[in-house]
Amino acid sequence: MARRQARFTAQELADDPRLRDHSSGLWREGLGDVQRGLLTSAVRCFAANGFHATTTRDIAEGVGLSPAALYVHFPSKELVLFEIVRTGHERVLTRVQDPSVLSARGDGPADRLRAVIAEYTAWHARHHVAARVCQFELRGLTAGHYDEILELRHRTNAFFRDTVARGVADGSFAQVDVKRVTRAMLSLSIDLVRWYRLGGSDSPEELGEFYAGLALKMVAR
Amino acid sequence: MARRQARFTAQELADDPRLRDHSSGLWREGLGDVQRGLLTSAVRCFAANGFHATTTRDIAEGVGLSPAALYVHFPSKELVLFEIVRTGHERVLTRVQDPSVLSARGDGPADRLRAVIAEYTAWHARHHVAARVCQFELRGLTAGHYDEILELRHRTNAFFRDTVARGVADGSFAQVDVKRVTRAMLSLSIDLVRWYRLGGSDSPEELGEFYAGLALKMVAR
DNA sequence: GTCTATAGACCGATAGAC
DNA sequence: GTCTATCGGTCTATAGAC
Repeated sequence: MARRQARFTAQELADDPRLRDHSSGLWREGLGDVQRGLLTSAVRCFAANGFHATTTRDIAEGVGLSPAALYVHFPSKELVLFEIVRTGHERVLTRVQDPSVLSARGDGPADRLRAVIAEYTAWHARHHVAARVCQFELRGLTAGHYDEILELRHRTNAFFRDTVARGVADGSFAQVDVKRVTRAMLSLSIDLVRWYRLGGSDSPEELGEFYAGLALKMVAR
Repeated sequence: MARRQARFTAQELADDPRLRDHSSGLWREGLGDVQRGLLTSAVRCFAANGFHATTTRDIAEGVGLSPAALYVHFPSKELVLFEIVRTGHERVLTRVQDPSVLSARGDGPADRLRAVIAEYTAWHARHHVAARVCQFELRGLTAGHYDEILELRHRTNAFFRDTVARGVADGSFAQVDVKRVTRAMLSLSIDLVRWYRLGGSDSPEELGEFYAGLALKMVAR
């Protein structure tokens, strides 16, 4: 008995309502249909079973191909993971920095904080399966790819810290510990990928509003 | 090239300050010294590389034994993981339900909420390496063992929900959504195992107090 | 209780036909 | 671009000596 026990086949994963999210529309421009299909299949497999417990056969079966076909579209299993993780990190960072998101509710620090936390939270909920891979499968990356992702994460964290710091500086917020409070806000949005399911009592947007409200309570004067 | 790239040897892991925590004193009574040593080594390996990327050789090397020696002390690699995860879940649940913890600051709902959140948070910080395994390696368990752990988690969640609900019922807290708010509080304590390190700017107790304060802000009238 | 050696099974990636 | 077949390597777990 030399291997894994609690695995799920690609077919089971495709039918599992707990693995339903909006990630199939996430991938970069310029990728072919087969590549996108493989990424979507890989996301489900990695999220359900983990990177190391997922085989190239599992991923390929999810789109009805043989294991060898994967290597026509991606040079390695690790690069499938990297493509998923990089795309996810880039997409969410672009989204929260989008001017239309940033200023949707006004230009005061509280408006901005509310907007970016609601957006960041809703994004993780909408894409909770892909986001789970982005948050919890980074150990499958090579050292070089891991460093690239870390850079994106640092930029994201700095953006949120700055948003909090501005409200503290101009007196809109209380004199909180910016680093600690920002980390707590991001923890809420990140941890939801562990338990969130689409089709439950909270829509991504409702949860975003709720967590934005909690974030404002954390900095209330 | 049929295997992993970014792994760390047991010796590297033993010297890594990011993997220093208080888990070596965590194990059940009745276990021998070698068993405890193997569990401590396994915790470091699982936390750093993940369950599936960790080999029985890695675990055994951490205590200077050959790979075969592990099977004298544990019947399988999965049961090493189960012992770690079950012990962690039992220990933290026992701790937050301890009467001396519960009533340390008084018997009002706010006192109790502050006490249990501070304790739950500090426990996860003190044992952040083992806690990472408890939170993020559940997929390595067999279906039966996974269900046992889920039962412990449900009891823990119910305990915290009840603590919040009492304060809402007697008017100590605002009329919040108990389920959502409780989940947010636990998310803070759980997500810290992703980034927390001992020896940094926050001690486990300081972080516990800080998160207890945030929890009270979430339910403030 | 520890070791060396290895059985038995599986996986990532490649070769080569079509 | 997809397939079948398979290589080379690695893993969990066991056998058997000490």
